Amino acid sequence: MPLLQEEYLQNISYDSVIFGFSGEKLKILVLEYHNMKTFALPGGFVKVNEPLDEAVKRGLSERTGLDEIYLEQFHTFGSMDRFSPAVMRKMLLEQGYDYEDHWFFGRFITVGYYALINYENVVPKPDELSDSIKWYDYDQLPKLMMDHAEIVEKALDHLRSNLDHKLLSFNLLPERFTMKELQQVYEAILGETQNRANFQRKMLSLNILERHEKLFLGGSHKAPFLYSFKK
Amino acid sequence: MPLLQEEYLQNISYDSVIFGFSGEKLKILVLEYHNMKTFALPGGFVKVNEPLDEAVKRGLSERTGLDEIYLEQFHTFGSMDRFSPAVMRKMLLEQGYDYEDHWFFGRFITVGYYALINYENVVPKPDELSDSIKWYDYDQLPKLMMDHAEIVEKALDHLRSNLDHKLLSFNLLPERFTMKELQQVYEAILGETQNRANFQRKMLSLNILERHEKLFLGGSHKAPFLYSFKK
DNA sequence: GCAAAAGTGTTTCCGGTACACCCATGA
DNA sequence: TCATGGGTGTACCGGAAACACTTTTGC
Repeated sequence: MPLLQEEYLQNISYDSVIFGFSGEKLKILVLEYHNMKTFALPGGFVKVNEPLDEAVKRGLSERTGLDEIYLEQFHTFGSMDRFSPAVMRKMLLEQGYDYEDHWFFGRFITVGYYALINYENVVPKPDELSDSIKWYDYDQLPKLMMDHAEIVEKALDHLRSNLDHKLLSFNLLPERFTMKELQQVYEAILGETQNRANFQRKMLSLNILERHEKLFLGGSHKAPFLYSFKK
Repeated sequence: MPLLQEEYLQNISYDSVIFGFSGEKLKILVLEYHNMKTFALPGGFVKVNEPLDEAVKRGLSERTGLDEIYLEQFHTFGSMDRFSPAVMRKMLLEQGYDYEDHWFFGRFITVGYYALINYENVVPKPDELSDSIKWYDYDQLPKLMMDHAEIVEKALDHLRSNLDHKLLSFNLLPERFTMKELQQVYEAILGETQNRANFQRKMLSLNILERHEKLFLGGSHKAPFLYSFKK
């Protein structure tokens, strides 16, 4: 039997908004419960002897295989509308577990976390209750269950603020990258184009980049410098 | 018997950092469990049919008598060190309740909220487990239990950022106030003096203040304008 | 008239933005 | 030599900061 009551804290869960990027668009990892046509953010529960942050890391690692990922907590959601015992019961039923009553049917206050990763490095794995997990373009998300759409919005708001400091922690780019690649990350996240000349100057003025040798790719134009983040 | 298990969500609590101000220093409301020499932030639990935000409002109202207070959630704390069943048991014992086992002894993940009020309008009331509740200067806080000192620090960080927008919501000042009073609020919260001339211009440029008639107090100097926040 | 507090003006500096120009490269 | 993309220079604007000056008031 999965999800033994003694193993987990009651009434509390986490949901994670995993942003993915790989040179173009911003994407988000979404679980699907096929037979129920229900879409949800990857989430989970906290074990009784486990710090909250650890639980979220564990969940992210199980979905993506990635360790050492920078996760940021952004808000805790505790309204009454995040409560649908019938749906939860059906989820367990689909997996062959028929309970009259289960802690899983109760009300959950959920803590929202987000992360930002390079989705090309990842083969996502569904959890024990869902049938698939897929990347969706941020602007083409399916209808998400309960308040998960609100959770995504709030995550993106937080991601967008103070982006400069965060990109150091998210190791989204390869060790060395061009200024153009960095700009593409910004543009995907902020959802708007940046002025090339000013972007370059702004990044350099932040004093977080180290300049390395030039990168020759055989294009008929000047070769760009490579940069890395300072330690 | 207090704190019936069926009434409350398990493993989840809130703690509130109530900042008080009245013309001079920034203060914080702290509970004391006298016989235990233990100091803590006012907190509480969430009823099974109650939104998280409502629970915090209810708690604040019970401690201060104030309704309609603007509360802001800032972080959720879930590390393992916030867990001390022996202390909790002793707390109940002091009140005459002797339990071998009680949900109150369990581990709690706590959601942090803060508010900012005029402490002169308030006669704080202790909760059912504590013996007193008092205002302490922010820079002379007693040693707080568990991670409550960290909670206070993080609350102040959040309060300090984007202060301009928040002062509209916190109704800390009287309906009409002078620019000097407004500046004193800023200085107490930010912990640093502001240039008078520039402060005045900055506030006026925000376009959130309405100017009213002058205030004559009989001082041998120019009378200041009164201001109110625009609706 | 004088001190004290309030209000306004002036100057400087810096970060952001817009735009122009020059440089390196391979076809 | 030309198109392309990369790097840097310049000019402008607005907000922040430092400081000076003027105004109003009661003694």
